[in-house]
Amino acid sequence: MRGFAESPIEKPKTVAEQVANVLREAIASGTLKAGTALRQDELAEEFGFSRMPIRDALRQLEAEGIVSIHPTKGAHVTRMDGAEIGEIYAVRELLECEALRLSIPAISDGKLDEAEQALDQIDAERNVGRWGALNRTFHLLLYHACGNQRLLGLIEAHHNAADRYVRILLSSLDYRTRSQSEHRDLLAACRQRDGRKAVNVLRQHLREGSATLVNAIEDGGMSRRP
Amino acid sequence: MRGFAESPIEKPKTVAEQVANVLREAIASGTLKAGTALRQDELAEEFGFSRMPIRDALRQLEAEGIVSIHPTKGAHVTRMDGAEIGEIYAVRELLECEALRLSIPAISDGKLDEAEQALDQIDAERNVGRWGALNRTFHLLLYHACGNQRLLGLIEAHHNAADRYVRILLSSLDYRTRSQSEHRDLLAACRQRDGRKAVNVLRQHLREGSATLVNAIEDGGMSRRP
DNA sequence: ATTGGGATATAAGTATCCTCGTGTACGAGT
DNA sequence: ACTCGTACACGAGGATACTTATATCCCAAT
Repeated sequence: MRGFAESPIEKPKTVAEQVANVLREAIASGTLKAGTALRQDELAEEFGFSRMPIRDALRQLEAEGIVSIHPTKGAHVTRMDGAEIGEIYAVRELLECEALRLSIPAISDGKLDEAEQALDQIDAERNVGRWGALNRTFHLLLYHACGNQRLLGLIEAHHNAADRYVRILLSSLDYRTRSQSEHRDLLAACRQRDGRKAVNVLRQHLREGSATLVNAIEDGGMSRRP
Repeated sequence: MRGFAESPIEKPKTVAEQVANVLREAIASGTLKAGTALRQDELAEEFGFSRMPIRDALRQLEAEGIVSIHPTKGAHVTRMDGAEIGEIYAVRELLECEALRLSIPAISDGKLDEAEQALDQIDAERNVGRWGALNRTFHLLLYHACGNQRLLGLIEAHHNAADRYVRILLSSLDYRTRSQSEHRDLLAACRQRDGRKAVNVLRQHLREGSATLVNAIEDGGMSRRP
């Protein structure tokens, strides 16, 4: 879009950022389960860095709501119950519906094509771990033209926060089929530039996701104490 | 509610938190102006602590959007232009209207009385610095019963982010008069439990605030480079 | 059984040192 | 006079080693 020298030159990556990325993915993928203690010296040794950048990473993840830090008790992977998931989805509904509403009049056909490709990739993808990312990509592409960076940032943050739970949803073939069908409907409404319909489909999509997830967590025992 | 010894026993306060609070207030009050470099060793010496808790504090403020951290360039007080203020207000409108809508059916008369007291205090208060806090208190009291902690958290964060700019607004007698009149209308609608009206008043209130502020910043030169 | 220490583990905080990217200022070459 | 390159200073990121404070758990004395 903007560059001639393309992307590779960006701002330097700090160790803290890299550590945060690894931890974020580990938490999202379920490698680090809810409630796990994240001890700084342990992580420091494991990653081969000092405590300083590890603390920075943990702070960052705390801001994202993925990790909870209590003074003297340290950092733990945030444990979420059904109520919290419900809250996140309520906020997502609010934010994403608004972003979609704003985006639709401005969205380019190119972006819609990209979104469609993301859907096709989801259908084709066999690696469970990739579905979460593709799902997010699809949604964010639709909101991209909303013109409010802060709104987009919040949406992304809430995707991150719920990611590891969403992946539980996506691992069910049944849910994935239903979800994909809703995605196609949503995309169709976007292509027609029918904002009202698109928003309604999205709202329904998120509410179903929320209900399914809250159920799974409540009686699946995801939130049991160890 | 829960205690016998009241509040003082809560979780221990870390140095980082205290530093963050002081810095947040200094930025909100305008003591630290937009663009100011926040050098860690300087702050460390000034506060009489080491760099570690100062870094933690800066990270936290970064998460709140008050401070921007660039690797190798360090931390600076976030500089906002009219567009960013507009974005914040757009998000506030979205979040706060929803919170109010959810809150109204559940809000207690006691909270409404408290909110009214906050308004009276604003009228009585002579200290400019207190208006911001009272203004926030009033708004948050109305949303308190919305039942979504995360939503409340986001609202508070956005108050923080825009605080130092809102204070510019509030320092104008003209705006304050108008704002208070809108606040009274809003409260009245809440007392009648008229959700639609209350939300409309709030929306209008925020839009006026946004427009006034964006104007003030665009031609007031608040966002000039140093 | 209850209380009241220790002992241990871990987070928080301190102090110092090193490396490296960035900006600036000065001097050489044209 | 203008550009370019180098030298140098500064500050952030990071490493390392040490101290302090706060839990928690276990055991011993009452």
